Amino acid sequence: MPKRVDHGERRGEIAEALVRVAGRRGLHAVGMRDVAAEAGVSLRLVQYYFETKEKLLLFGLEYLAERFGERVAARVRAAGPSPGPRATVEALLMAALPVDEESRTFHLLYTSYAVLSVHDRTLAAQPFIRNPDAAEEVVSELLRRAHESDRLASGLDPRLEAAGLLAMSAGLGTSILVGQRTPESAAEVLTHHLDRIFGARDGDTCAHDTSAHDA
Amino acid sequence: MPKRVDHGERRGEIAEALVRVAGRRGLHAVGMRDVAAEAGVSLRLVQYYFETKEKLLLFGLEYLAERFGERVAARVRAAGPSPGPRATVEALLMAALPVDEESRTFHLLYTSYAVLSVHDRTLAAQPFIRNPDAAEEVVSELLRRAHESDRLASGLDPRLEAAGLLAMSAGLGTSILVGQRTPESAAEVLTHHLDRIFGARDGDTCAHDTSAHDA
DNA sequence: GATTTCGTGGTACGAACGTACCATGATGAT
DNA sequence: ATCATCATGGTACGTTCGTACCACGAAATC
Repeated sequence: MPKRVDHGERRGEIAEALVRVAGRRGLHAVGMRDVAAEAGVSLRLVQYYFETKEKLLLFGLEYLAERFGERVAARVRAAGPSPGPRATVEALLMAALPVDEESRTFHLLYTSYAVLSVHDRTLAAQPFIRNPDAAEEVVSELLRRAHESDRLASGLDPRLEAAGLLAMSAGLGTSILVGQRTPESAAEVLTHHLDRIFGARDGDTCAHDTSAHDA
Repeated sequence: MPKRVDHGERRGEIAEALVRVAGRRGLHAVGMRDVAAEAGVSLRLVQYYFETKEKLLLFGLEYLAERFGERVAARVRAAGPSPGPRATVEALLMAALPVDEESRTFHLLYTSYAVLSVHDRTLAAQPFIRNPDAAEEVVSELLRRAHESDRLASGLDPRLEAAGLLAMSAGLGTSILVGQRTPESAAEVLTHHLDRIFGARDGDTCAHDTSAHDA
């Protein structure tokens, strides 16, 4: 046999090219030729490693979700050794906010895929719809743990609060994306809401400044 | 002069056709010919009333926002005569959730436009980006009024709470849209959050049942 | 050394899309 | 009655896109 190329690696490079060009020009404006040019390969090669555009897009979504999952996990780990529930949740949600180019791209493409999935059965069946469910499970569990150690505000349903928290975070992310809100004001809204969910009394590794508190 | 047709009315009909077909097949899959067929006119007529596709899409967005604004306003009015702040806010947010076909379409298309606006300067300059700002102003003002009449939970910043509330509502809407959450569970999350913002003690014209309260 | 198979390139084809062009009733002003 | 003008239809053009087809070099197996 000839050259023996690692298909997985090559597919990853092409998928990354897809994500880059889609983040730059929008997913709707991305064609096979654009991806090929961005990856520095010929159109034929993109066809070779992904038979069809649909499969390329599907793999791109996988790739995107995986990369972003790693990012969030890294940010949570960076929150310090054995952080409290509050710090963990805060790191999780803050890492998901579109503040830099990478997270902006993720938010944009994820939303694009979500919109497409409404009328595309193949996309709708993709696990990216289970990803938020997993996140909700994690946050819910963290809140439950905080509740048991009595670090939660009184009478809160961890499951409902987790759902609300994630929805708010996603909504704030979209607001940032379209330029309606600055990352700072979004973070402020989120922090205040966390203050109310948790007692807002414990330090808990978290450090948000009380200065500069206006609109 | 000949026939004299009301351009505004005709443009409205075509825009409605655009919204219908876009809601059915997705905004990305809509072409001039589809809109023409849906409106029951020739392709040439769509060109005649909207010179270009871009202008058609722009007008479609206007049309969409206007229609939905009216819908929300109607729902708020239907909340009863001189409703309290809680009932008003609740009616507002609940009316925005994608529970029926009309609101589903609105959410879907609004999100589609938002995604497009990230890389389209003309769309980004459109007033639909100011619409959420207006909503935030309204909710913020309602919360402020509730705060002054002491019907708000202690120590809440109306502006921040309004922002968080709308972001959560939007996020929940997206969750419903992609099928991750049922309208009922989303409403439950929203209601609980409202319970915590308001004292959860006043009847305030609102009636949410305390039965059937599980997942 | 011959051959089979993998990786790669170039290119062509058919479809769809937005837009432009040309034509033609119908109607109100002159 | 004539004519300019509005509304409308049909259609053709150029482009772009996804996909299919054909060709060739290189390397590992026999």
